[in-house]
Amino acid sequence: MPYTTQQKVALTRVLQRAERPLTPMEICRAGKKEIPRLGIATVYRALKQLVEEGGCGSWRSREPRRTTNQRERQHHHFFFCRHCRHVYNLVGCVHGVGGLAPAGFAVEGHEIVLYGECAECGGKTQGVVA
Amino acid sequence: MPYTTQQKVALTRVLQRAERPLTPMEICRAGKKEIPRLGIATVYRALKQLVEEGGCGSWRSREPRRTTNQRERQHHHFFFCRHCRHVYNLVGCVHGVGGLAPAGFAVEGHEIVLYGECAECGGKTQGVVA
DNA sequence: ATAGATGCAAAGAGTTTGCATAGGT
DNA sequence: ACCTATGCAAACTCTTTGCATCTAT
Repeated sequence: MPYTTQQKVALTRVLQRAERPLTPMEICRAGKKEIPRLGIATVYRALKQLVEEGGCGSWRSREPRRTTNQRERQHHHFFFCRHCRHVYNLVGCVHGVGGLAPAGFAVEGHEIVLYGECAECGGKTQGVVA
Repeated sequence: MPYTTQQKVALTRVLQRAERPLTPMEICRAGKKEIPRLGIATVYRALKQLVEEGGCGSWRSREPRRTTNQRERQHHHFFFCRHCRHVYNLVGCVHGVGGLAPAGFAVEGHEIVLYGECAECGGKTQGVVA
């Protein structure tokens, strides 16, 4: 039942065009080029909707969070359940991750986050998927 | 010249013991068990220091940010430069990432973030490293 | 016509900063 | 002793919410 409004269309377009994660503020600013009266609240509301629907692009908050970089304490990554919003630890790691960086870039650490639904929520949500 | 205070020692311990990313608030709460008068500002200041020194564990803000999940638009990841705080796009991806999740977990997407220093900052920082 | 969305402004919540005091070297 | 860190509270900034109005269906 969500309506397809001009705002959402414009914001989706902005997100798809971006080739890096934008902050809500940046998204709003970009959206105003199409819809001058676009409010920041609408951006937040739209983003939330988009996530819940599992669609669209990516964005970031003002700062990159999750400043991970364990001094090789115990290397592990995380799984974020979209449903219960819990963070689970993962064991293991994949190789060659550092190779993604361009030449000249010093990779000091990395982080992998998986998104989806945890085993517990898997059952509850059946049928709720769009 | 940073001093080794009880607070920092305690906070480092908290971070190392945690087996998942904690929020600053959670870190503070945990730290108070050792240092009752521990203030939230100290936690933030300590965390900032730890990142700058490139040490310690990981934590998160109240919510997992970077809610990525491109409807397979163009899969790419990012490099975050600790120095200039810029976000760079990376091309390519590694395989087998989804395999990290435990059985029963539905992986809908993933994100990889590399941390370090970009080529531009690489030069400037020479010698500043501890 | 009706349910949902928007914009604005106010309220919440998280983070940062100023300053006097306490603590480390 | 000197310089840094801490705790507290105020200041900021980002995010969410209430409400009257507007829009998509």
